[in-house]
Amino acid sequence: MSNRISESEQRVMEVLWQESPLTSTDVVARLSSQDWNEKTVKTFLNRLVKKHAVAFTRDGRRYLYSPLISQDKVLKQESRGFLNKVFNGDMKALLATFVDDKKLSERELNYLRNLLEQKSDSDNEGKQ
Amino acid sequence: MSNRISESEQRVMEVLWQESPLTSTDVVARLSSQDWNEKTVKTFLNRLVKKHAVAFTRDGRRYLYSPLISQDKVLKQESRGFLNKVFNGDMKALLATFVDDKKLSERELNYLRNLLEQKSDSDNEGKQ
DNA sequence: TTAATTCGATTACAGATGTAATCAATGAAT
DNA sequence: ATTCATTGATTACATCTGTAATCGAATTAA
Repeated sequence: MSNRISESEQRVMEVLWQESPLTSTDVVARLSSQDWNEKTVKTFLNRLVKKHAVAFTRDGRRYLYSPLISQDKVLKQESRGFLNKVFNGDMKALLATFVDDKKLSERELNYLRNLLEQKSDSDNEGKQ
Repeated sequence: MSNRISESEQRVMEVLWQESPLTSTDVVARLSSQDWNEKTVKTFLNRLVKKHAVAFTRDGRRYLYSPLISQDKVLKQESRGFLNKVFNGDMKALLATFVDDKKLSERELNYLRNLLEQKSDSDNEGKQ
């Protein structure tokens, strides 16, 4: 079993990132829009525990689940995977494709510019 | 068999997007850096044909392979899918994650800055 | 002209993933 | 107490993917 979080597993993680700890029943309820059988969700929870992505504590005969890894970490992992798979690791190509997208609004462009400025600042601070 | 192009299959497509038609031997040669057995590459070519992503014509007893789908189409499809799947369609969150990633070099940041400038320019030109 | 080589086609097989069903223990209801 | 329901654990199984090996036909080399 790889420790990579699959797409479905990530849907489950998102629930726990929003609120935790939760029982499996809670998680199932919060995923009702996904139209998954309760057994299916429990399988995902189990696999996430085996992958050390989720921890649990006993509460009587039920478990209370909590995330063990941060959403940020998973997003970065997924992003890196995507970059390698689709753009063969070519970050410039990826950025070009996304930034060129007509749906990027002026507000989003400004947001990005600010991000870049902050990024430069923090880079320079860390420099000697 | 789904018609989705897997990561390895995309590596093969990239070769054909660069130059086609090619024999399987050519493709294998151009993928030597991938350290794949020749049989493995041929399996990928076969699967791509079954997925209607690659066409072939007979040339004596061998085949000449050509791409049937464009790189642009695949990149856009994959990008849109990824944006929705991982970032729930939130482009800002996606770009923030990539920009925040330590692996973004200063060169890539500059590239992105230039992209943003050009984007602003072309936006203004298109405005009336 | 027989043997070796080379293609594509078919088959193999393990791990990941989606999607549950079944089992076993335990707690709740009667 | 015995039965029923619930919960986590285990098992199931098909598809996708990575990674080839083998088979059969055709071709080239000896």
